[in-house]
Amino acid sequence: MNEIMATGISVLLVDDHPIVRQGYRRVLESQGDLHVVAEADNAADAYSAFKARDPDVVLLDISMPGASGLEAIRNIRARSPRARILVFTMHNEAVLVKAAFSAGASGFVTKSSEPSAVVSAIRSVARGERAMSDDIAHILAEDSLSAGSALDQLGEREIEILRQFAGGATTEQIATHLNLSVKTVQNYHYLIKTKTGARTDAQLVRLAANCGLTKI
Amino acid sequence: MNEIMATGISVLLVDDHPIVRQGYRRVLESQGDLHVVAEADNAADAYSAFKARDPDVVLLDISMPGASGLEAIRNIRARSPRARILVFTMHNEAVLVKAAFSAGASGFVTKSSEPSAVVSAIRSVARGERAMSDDIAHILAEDSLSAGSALDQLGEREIEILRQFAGGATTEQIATHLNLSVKTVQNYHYLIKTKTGARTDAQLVRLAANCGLTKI
DNA sequence: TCCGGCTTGGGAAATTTGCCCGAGCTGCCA
DNA sequence: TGGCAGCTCGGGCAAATTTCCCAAGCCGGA
Repeated sequence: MNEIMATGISVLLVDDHPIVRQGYRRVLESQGDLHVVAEADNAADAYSAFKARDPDVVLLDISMPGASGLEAIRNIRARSPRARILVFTMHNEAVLVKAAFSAGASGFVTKSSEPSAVVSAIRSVARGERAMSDDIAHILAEDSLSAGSALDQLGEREIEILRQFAGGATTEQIATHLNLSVKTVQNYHYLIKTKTGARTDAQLVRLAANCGLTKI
Repeated sequence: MNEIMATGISVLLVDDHPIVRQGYRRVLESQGDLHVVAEADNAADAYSAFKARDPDVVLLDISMPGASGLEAIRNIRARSPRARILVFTMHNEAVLVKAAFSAGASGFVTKSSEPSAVVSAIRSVARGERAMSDDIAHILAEDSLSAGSALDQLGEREIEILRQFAGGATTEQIATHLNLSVKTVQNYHYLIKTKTGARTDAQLVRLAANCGLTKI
């Protein structure tokens, strides 16, 4: 790879929406120095593609169905600690950003960013630098000042379950997606309610929406 | 517009993520007959752009921040009943699909669809046909076997109870506010779910929010 | 090494849901 | 004038879920 594209940056594109991938591909390749060498629409394929192609940068949407995108980050980093992973998603909750960085991401940009910002973030992480879009920096800055949001008390699994629940998924659907027993999902549901102080499922949905975890 | 592009289809692109818009633009324009004549990232701009450019098709992501995308559909259709609106989002709940169609959408495709399916859906709605992706058709078909209709099937009391519930009130609180027994409120709750086709409380909250019944 | 927190689930009582029912009202239409 | 239809209100009861409490494995930090 390095011999072939000594002057370019090879990119692995991971997103579960085909047209979104196709859009990225065209945007990135129009830059000249960016080359999309593989695509994946789930965490498992992303890992396989990473092993096969060893790209300079992984552009990863962590809000994929099934296994957590954070899991994918950890898997890739476990195999290759030098991997540069740029998380690219529409979620902009501080807890998610921090979780991504602590899982080993090199950068975090939101889909609200200008394409030019995404492209320059790719170049930054390819150079080994840390990168984040302006809105993310702003959110992290605010977060570090104020006492955290209600979501800060939640663990990674709890956040994922809350996201799927607030998105309208049933308990069984969540259990299937995450390979958990229904009972465990119910327990998480209860735990999330007590931790956040929500007395009602509706309050939980509103909380998730207010924290940017789900769009309505 | 029609004189200039007699053989093509003019498209207004509405999505709140710049890079997603840019990706769509490139995918669509590579088709030859599709021309993106304007973009917007919110409902208000979408309406202005529609008035200014009178596109053949509006490709609209209804999950935008701020004003509901359904509102945007209604606004555009109110001004120009001949407008062709193709909803393009990652949500695939039956209630949302039905709400979009009853708001005046001509088609509904999910972001999980292949780009070619989206492109052919655009051509279909431009010809005045109705279009939906396979997964949406599947969901609607399943839904139509058992379910009732949308929100306007609800009586006054049901609407009021849904509003309070989606606002975060507990069953007891609603019962107290409305001077009803808890059992009656529970029965309404159940009735509302069956009438709207919502399988989950969370879906009910999203439905209420999407219909402007509650603000989040 | 031990402690604390996360993750995963079992158990059991309390509560809610799902779906059936009837009854009182209103309005409408023949 | 009768009758039908639809909304409102609630009881009943089995099935499901929620609410807690508990335990065990795992992992990272002190």
